[in-house]
Amino acid sequence: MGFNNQYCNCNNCIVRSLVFEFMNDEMQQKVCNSKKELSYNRGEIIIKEGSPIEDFAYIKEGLVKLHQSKNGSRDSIIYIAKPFDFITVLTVFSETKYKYSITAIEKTDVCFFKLEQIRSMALNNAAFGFGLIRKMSSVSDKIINSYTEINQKNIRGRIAFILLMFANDIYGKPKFKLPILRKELAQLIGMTTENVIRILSEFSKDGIIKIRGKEIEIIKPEWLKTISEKG
Amino acid sequence: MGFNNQYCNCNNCIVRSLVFEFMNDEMQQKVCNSKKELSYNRGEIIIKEGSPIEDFAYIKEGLVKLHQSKNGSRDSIIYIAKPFDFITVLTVFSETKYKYSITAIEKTDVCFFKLEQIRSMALNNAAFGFGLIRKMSSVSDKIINSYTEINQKNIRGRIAFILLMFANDIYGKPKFKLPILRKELAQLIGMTTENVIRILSEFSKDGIIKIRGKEIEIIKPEWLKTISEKG
DNA sequence: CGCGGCTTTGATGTTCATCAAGTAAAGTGG
DNA sequence: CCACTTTACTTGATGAACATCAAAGCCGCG
Repeated sequence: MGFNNQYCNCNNCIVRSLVFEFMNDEMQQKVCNSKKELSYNRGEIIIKEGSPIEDFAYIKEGLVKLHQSKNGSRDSIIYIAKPFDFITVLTVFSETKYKYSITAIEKTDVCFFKLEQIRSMALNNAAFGFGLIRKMSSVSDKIINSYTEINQKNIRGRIAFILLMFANDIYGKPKFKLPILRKELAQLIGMTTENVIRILSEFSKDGIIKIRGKEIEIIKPEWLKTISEKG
Repeated sequence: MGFNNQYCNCNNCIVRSLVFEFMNDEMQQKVCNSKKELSYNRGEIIIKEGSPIEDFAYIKEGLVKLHQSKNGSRDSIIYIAKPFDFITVLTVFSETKYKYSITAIEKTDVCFFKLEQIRSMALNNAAFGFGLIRKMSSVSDKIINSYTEINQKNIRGRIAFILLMFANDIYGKPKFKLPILRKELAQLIGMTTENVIRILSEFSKDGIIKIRGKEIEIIKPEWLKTISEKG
């Protein structure tokens, strides 16, 4: 977990337009000075379920998973979050403890702001607050949608859906390196590892996808789309 | 669907403190004059999936279901919303068309505000906007939590969970009249009607609950709790 | 090389959906 | 109010989908 807080560089931050869209210079300066920027490797926990909410976290770069462990037993993944997602947006204003863990699944840079500061800014600057509202709306929408979509499908449909999600929404190309284990895929779609593998091999045998380890290439996206919708 | 917009009576509204907490008198007057209050009976559709989002709806009294019909085929229920839930809070600022339908499951009074007005108020009054943020946070939190909870359980666990939800969260007492059909219960927990009935009879035979038609009484809440958690 | 985590395949079992059929309850029109 | 229809509820029998268990191959890493 690298530390990287040399000097206030929010002016050059690529996510500036999103986070700071509605901030005046003075606010920006203040926030920038108190922010903390950390870098995580795959598997490192960014936020732990049950810990108190004190920060407002924002993914600058990388990929994380929102997950929950049910009575210490099996883990289930709720969502894969990309840059520009406010990952703590959900619980942050309604609860005092995190209900989900957030763990990096690739090298990820996260920017932490003091929650109190964001809070007071929202209270003092309506435009900024409204920006937050829109973001929150959009993030919870995405989570609820992906969750409900996945849930109404059978295992084939679920896997087709997830493969398309990685190709279209996350990587924007048909060939990509799957950033998660088969086991995590299983946790994401609520099935067992074995069955995830079985269906992947099946898709591969049918020429719908090509697999080499974590490399996945979608050969027939239309087929996957059909399977995802019919499933 | 009754109409009930005689004069501006928001001052006496029981939900006033929640919706109008951060509004000044002038704003309140303006909003109050343009609001629409409607009454729905069981089964009446309040908001239809796919229709444009123009209003901001608030449940004053009653009970509604958020549901989605997947390619015209089977319907699935996402959430049961109580008074004080901002039912349109989720999609309202991120999308232009509703992704869910909202239907009354008991006699329900809903207050509609013009979305544009709420929007401009949020932009002009930071305290009001912040109130919205908190509400939104809390509603999406509840939905995501109930959804993830249900999903990690087997059928017995799901039914135990839902029965406890009705008893504790919705009615606040162990004996209540189930406001939904067996079929809707099934749609809510993602199972078939037949199996919902089977498990309910089973619980009844085991003396955990008593059933007479829609009347349900929870006899052994601790058992249900255990089943819900272990399931 | 050899160890441990990840992946893969096969055999078996359980859970739940589907199909079928019948009973109860709730509307509906005369 | 009663015959009639429709919708909701219930139970049983069967089958399909998926989980579990077991075992072996793979692959990166000390």
